[in-house]
Amino acid sequence: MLKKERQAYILHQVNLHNKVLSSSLCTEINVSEDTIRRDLQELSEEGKVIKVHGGALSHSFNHVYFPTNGVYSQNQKKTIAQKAIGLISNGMFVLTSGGTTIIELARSLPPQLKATFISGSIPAILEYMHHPNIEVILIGDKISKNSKITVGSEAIAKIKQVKADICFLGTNAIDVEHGITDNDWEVVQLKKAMIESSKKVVCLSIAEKVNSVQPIKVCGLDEIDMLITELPADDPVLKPYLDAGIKVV
Amino acid sequence: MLKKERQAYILHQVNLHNKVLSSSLCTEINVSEDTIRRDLQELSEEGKVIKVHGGALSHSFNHVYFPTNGVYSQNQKKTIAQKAIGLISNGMFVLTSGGTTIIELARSLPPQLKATFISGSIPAILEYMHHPNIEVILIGDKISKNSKITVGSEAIAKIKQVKADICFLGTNAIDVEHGITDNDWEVVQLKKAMIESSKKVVCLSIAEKVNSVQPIKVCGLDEIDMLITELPADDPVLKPYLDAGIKVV
DNA sequence: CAGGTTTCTGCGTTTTTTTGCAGGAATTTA
DNA sequence: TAAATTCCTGCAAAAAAACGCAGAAACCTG
Repeated sequence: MLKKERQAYILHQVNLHNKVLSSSLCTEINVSEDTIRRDLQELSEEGKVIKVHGGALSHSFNHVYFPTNGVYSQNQKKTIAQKAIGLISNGMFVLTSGGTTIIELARSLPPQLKATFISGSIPAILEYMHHPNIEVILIGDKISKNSKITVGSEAIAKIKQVKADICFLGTNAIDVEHGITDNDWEVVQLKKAMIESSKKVVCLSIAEKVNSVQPIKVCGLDEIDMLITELPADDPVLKPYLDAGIKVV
Repeated sequence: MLKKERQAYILHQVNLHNKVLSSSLCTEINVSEDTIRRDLQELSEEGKVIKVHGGALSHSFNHVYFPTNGVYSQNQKKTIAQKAIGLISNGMFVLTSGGTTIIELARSLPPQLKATFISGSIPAILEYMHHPNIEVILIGDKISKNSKITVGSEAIAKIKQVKADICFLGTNAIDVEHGITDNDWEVVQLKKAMIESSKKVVCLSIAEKVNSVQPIKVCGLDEIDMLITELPADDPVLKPYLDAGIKVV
């Protein structure tokens, strides 16, 4: 069998099944694994396939479209993400809501981090999936097209089954008097469940949303443990929250 | 034998078999390998054949095996998707697996269609989410980064709770003797559950995958109701499946 | 047709390509 | 953490290609 022919066959298989194992290829075409590996190497250099440990993947399959930037106040959110990452350590179970701040957190996770992330937010899940070392648990149920998150009693029941080490809430509004508030009834139900199921609750909020109120209450300040904004911890705006016994970072 | 004559013969062989080996040519025509090589060289310079180490290939070879468009066999998949859509009517509960054929189906759904789609495949869910009128139910559990689908006992249990009107399976391999087979154990478990939970099971498969086998068995032919390929229903390749009592579209 | 020129072909040698193998490193998995 | 895969590197053997050359064939051309 000609070399080109062999490579064509491999490419064909990859495109058909989205993945190939070098071990199965080498028995199929009856050549040594080294040869297969070299072929895969070449095809990958030509950009025809994606080489991975043990075989190769089709390129089109792995290419999921990214809504990259254009996010509102992205820099502030990056700052918040960095602070939040400091709270995560290896082996933790992390529960997260949705929202652009959470997405930023997901993108900034250090590649060596080994932890389990649980979420019902599709955009967040997409980001977690690209991470090499984290386990991703998806909360299933009906999808709310508005918020791109799974909502409903099944989702809530599932969340109640877990006991996470830490929970990150992308916050829509936080206020000393009214606590955390939001504007989507179903999302609020989810967040309530997430708070209940976590040992530690961390609010991520850009300063702009601090001291604002939304129609539906998620929880009082007493139920959250930590508040992260892009401001320094001693900023006067945050003083009331410190006084309320919340750790401000 | 004249040079022109020889080259005509070579060209004939290349076009007939899509490839030739210089070694076999030189015994056939009884000339030295150098002569063959020189002929191949000339033919290649004239653009009549593609010279490779050990022989030559026809142009159609390259055309057939190295497609340039983004998604592999996208046109075939579009045809399949169109046929499949004919089976869906308003109000139905539809269970789908993952795979590029399913994605194509998701993209082609008519905007007026009102139905409920249930899946654990992230790429499929992303497509369903963009549809204005369909309800999306997400099967939750651990995410397999390989196949971008939720897998595990929770996912299977959840699938068993539903009774869908129809189930579309993106098929990796189908064969008269071995039925439907696949190469990922966890995905196979899911597909089994999906088959059990549906009144009607429809296999979507490009003709290329028909009569091929993968290591792990999903189900026998008796468990599926319909097979959709891009071929016309009376194509001889599909005859055995018709004979097995499957409705072929 | 004779002589010269060009083209073609095969052979030996050198160079390049391809392939498999052994070992040690790196990565994955239980 | 240990065992098992998989990967990489260098190496050697085999196959194929390239090169130069010389004899043979074909082909002008006067």
